[in-house]
Amino acid sequence: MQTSAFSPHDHTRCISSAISHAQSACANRGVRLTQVRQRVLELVWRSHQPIGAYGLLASLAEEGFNSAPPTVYRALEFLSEQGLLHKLESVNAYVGCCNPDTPHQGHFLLCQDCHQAQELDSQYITLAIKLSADQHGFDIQGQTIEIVGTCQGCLNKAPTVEPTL
Amino acid sequence: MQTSAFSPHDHTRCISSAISHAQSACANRGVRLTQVRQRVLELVWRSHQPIGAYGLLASLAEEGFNSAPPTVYRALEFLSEQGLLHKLESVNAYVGCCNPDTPHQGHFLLCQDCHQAQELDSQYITLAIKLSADQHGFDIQGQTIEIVGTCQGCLNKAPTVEPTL
DNA sequence: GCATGTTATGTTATATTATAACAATTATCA
DNA sequence: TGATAATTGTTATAATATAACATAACATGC
Repeated sequence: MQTSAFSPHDHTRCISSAISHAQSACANRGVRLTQVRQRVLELVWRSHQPIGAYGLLASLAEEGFNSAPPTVYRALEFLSEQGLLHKLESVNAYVGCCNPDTPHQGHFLLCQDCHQAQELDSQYITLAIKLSADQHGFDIQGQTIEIVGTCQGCLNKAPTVEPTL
Repeated sequence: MQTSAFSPHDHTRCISSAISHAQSACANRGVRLTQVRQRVLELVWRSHQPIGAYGLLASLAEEGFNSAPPTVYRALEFLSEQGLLHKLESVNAYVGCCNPDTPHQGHFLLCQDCHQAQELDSQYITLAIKLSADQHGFDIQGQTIEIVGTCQGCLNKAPTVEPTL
């Protein structure tokens, strides 16, 4: 994914590539991308804006799927195990993974204004964390890296001076 | 704080220094460290293990404090605003801040085994994040950095080979 | 095919975490 | 001391997540 979540782009390509990737990855691994699971993945990919479990549940309900919480949490758990999405802990919401080929835990920029999430792929962050952990003799098993703030687009949109009332 | 949360240390000193610091900081700022607020801070500091809001609530109840959820959430909000504690988003729990003099958002190592949290102070992590954000023209306003894994002590404790059954 | 084990889904209930809204009280200070 | 603001009390409820057990679908060896 070369395009940024924060910039305008042909998002239908994000969706279709995510889904076709998921299909082949699951096939290769001998795990089943069932209807609900695929639909949840599609719903998560509707935008780069993290969506909560109960938001997904509502969409599933509209579409006639079974819609008790366990349905969506199970799908989310499966998709997360398969590295197809990430949970953003600071907002209790989920986004599609932009780089599902290599197992990793996402590093994110989260815009407070447009609510889009941009996954990072910074070796510097990874390295800096590894270094700190090593200094403490700490064995890393997972990580939650979420940077909240304002994206470039929203900074440009925002008035530089407060409008007079 | 030179000692590590993961190593044995005289924890009574952590507590008393945290409290006396909080008292003078609040006095200087003209904000009130009321009974509940101070007690919540003490409870959070009982250990380096993050504690949840309802855990705190239970302790407060035992001590005869009023104990409806808003009580503890308000205290947590106040203490957080004053930079006296951090919330660990990945576990919905709270720990005392080890360096409340300079406003910051904590970076943490979280041991899955002993459940202690160690706050980091790594310029490398801070810098790497700043760098990534700058590359995206992103203005940072907050961050959640939580590394989960196994601390040195627990790695040493753990058997290197699975015990035979 | 079909018995069997395994995986996935359905269903009900409930646990856990957090906030809204408004009333009562306490501190502050002119 | 009386007006104001800050804090706390109280009740209700929202939002997020899981437990536990029943049923259904799939896969595989025979």
